[in-house]
Amino acid sequence: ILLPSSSSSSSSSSSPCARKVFISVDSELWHACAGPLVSLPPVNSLVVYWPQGHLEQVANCTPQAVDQPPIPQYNLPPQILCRLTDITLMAHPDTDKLYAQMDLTPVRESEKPLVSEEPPPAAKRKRNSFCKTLTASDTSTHGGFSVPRRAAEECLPELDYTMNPPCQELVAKDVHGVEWKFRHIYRGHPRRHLLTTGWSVFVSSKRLVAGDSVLFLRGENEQLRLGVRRAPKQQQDAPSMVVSNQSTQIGVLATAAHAAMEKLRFSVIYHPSTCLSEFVIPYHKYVKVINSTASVGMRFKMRFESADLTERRYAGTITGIGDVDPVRWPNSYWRSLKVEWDESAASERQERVSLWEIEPFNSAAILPPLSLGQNPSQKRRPNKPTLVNSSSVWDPAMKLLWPSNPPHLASMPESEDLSSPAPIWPIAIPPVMPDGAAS
Amino acid sequence: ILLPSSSSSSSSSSSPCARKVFISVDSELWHACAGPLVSLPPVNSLVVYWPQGHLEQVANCTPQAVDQPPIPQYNLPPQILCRLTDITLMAHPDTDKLYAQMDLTPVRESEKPLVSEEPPPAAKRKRNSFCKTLTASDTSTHGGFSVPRRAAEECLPELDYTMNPPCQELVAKDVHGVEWKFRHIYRGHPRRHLLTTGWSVFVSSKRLVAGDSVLFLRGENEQLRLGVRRAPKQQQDAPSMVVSNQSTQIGVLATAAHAAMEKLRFSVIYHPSTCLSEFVIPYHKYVKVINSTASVGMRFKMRFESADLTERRYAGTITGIGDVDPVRWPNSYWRSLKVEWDESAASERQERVSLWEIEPFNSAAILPPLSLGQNPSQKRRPNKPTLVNSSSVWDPAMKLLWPSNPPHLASMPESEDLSSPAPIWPIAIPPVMPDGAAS
DNA sequence: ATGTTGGCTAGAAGCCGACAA
DNA sequence: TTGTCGGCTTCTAGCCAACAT
Repeated sequence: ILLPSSSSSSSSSSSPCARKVFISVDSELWHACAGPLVSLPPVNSLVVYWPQGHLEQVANCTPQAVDQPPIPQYNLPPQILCRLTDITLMAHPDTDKLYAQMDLTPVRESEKPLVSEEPPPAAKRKRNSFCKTLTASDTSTHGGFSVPRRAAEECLPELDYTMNPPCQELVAKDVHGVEWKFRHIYRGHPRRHLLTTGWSVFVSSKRLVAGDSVLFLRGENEQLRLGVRRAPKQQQDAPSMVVSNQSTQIGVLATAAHAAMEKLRFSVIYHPSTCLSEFVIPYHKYVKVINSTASVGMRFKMRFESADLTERRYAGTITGIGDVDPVRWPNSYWRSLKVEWDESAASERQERVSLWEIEPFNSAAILPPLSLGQNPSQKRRPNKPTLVNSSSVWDPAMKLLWPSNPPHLASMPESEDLSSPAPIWPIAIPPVMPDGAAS
Repeated sequence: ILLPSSSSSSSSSSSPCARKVFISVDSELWHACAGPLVSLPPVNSLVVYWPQGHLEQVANCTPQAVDQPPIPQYNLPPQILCRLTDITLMAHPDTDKLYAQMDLTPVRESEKPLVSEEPPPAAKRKRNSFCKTLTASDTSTHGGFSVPRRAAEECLPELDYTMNPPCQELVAKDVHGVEWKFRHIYRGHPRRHLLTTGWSVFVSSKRLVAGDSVLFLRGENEQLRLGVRRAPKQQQDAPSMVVSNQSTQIGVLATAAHAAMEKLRFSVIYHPSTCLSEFVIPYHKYVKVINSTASVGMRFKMRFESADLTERRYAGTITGIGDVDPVRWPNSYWRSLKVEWDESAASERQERVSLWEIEPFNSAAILPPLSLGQNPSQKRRPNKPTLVNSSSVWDPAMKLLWPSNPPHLASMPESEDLSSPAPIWPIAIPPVMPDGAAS
């Protein structure tokens, strides 16, 4: 029987996984593990950075400490227009948790944005990966891993079925480049694909439990890679607490403020596994959505990741429009929509979303700048700013987004046709906004 | 044979070790694990906070990333006088790595410091703990843990030696309050104390390897506790990288600057395991040392932790005095002494130390304000500032330490007798200071 | 006094098909 | 098609004393 060593990997291969040094992770594997919803803007494109969203993520990655000293205050606009200078994909050395360092360079006013950098539609590749949620049997010490039939046939190297039983040794590299070896065998009645020897050390090394997922990815060069996705439940980070939470938060704001003022490059860390909203979004997405409209009562859909790790859409209704934090972040588009989800089991889903996260209910396109208003009380006057309540309330917002020239604020560049057809569409304030009754 | 269950612990006991919540750790155990050199100032005492040192520790806890964007700049003085409002002792939930959150409140100028708050000399307790570095046998799967004889007799509950063999079940709580059970037996020829059943799960749970240490601590109430000290070598943190390093560093500075300006409480995290210098030191220590003198050529001793986890002193000679970073932190006492160590195997030891870390060579007291100058070329004129080179260079330092009243700088309060006997002793600049040739 | 090793044993890890969902 | 289980085998974890340092 073929099967040279069939031992496990551990510290065998010559992978340059040095201590305390972060190596850039294979992009295809990173994105496969991150899931279909996570899409990073291309390098060198224009993006909008949302400090509020960054703070949300930091708070989520951090222990809710007993430590809430005074609130810092920085004169930051809600959003900063940047060029995405560079992206480094990374993974935590212990947990394989993914993240990305995004280098952002605030855009000078003189730098006019390219006309609506449209995203190149990525060609769909044929299926060359599979992701399976581990069962109790997969993770028990009693046996190995049951490979779904289609997955084995499409993603694993072909077996020599003349053997009895057919078996081979698989070698797959994880996100750090570490090699793992498995015995792949096709046996049993009825026949099935199994990974036996080597599987349990992988499970225990990665500390996988039932509910977690593994992902196999076959490259063009027949190189096999594999990744890990933890069950969303056990998202315990075991935060390392290098500095206090207060310092971390101040650091986020101060870094952005400093960078925006001096127009200097800065870096942010994005954790896709937090399942929170992305706080660096493509500029064209922002522009498109700013020029469109939304109103209370409007129906929409939004993409989510379902339990089987595929994409699905949930429907909801806009129930309010306004600032999340009117004091610290007035006139911000960040999570400006208050929504209600159709499904009653709508826990887990945010009750506030941002304009660019949603899609119109009739899935024509992603929020085209056509009239979408369906609420009769919010009749839209085309080509003119729709100021629902007092217009003076939203004047500062205008200034913030297209500032006259405040020295210490990041400036959004002027749109080419500020006075022509596509109007700046401000956020409509609903007549009644039950802010306190948020439950 | 007595031995009720002899099973391991894991998630058994009802310890309130909730997720993502940091519980304050038993102080005695924390300090025992931290080692004899780590001494935190008492709560409510005056302390001096050194942002430079804080940055050093942060850099040490953080991957040396490929990420060094532009340097931030804050107008911070090298030191900030604070009151130590509170201390919370903590431990990392996964690694048991110790740290302390220290809440600092910058002192207003109006708040005169109490006259030389002397530290109450802590009474030495009798030995009620032992710490053993694990051998290969201790950590192998082949057997248990060999308890040193004296340690067992002094720190473990007494065995009933009439039994054959004498044995009992030990229960010890770790730093998180989790209970671990061990079978303690006295057997073999010659007789010895061993921990058998339960030991290996502890080793694997804590991921201990040969070279790490365990520490047993017996309380007054016969309650047994145990802690873990990793070998200094494997100090890999697996940093969680919540935000970029740049943001972390900026956060440290911005937090301190903000707090100093507004006289608001802020928190810092201190990691004793970094083995770097403490960046929060008692004010009385600072005052004492500022009023003393030091000069190039002077001999001194300094406390270190030796391999067997006890305290020992190394001797060295001052070879230079001056700023570590003359550009960003001019006129700072932080690591202002450049030193050379006697032992040739002096790697690992810092080549720069601060005044308050060293002791005079003749161990009379801790740097009394007596004349200690031994270098004939640096003859000291008592009771007057010794300005070796151009005195104008050090004028700004004076202003920084005792500022006239800059609004955004933390101010050091005026010493009661600025013009009387005890002079402000400035750092002497050596004639030649080879800064580039640091190796 | 205590680290390491060989011997021995109990129990877990782990491979297999059967069977069911 | 694939999750779980009982049966069986192999191997390691783990207790012991002997021996060495």
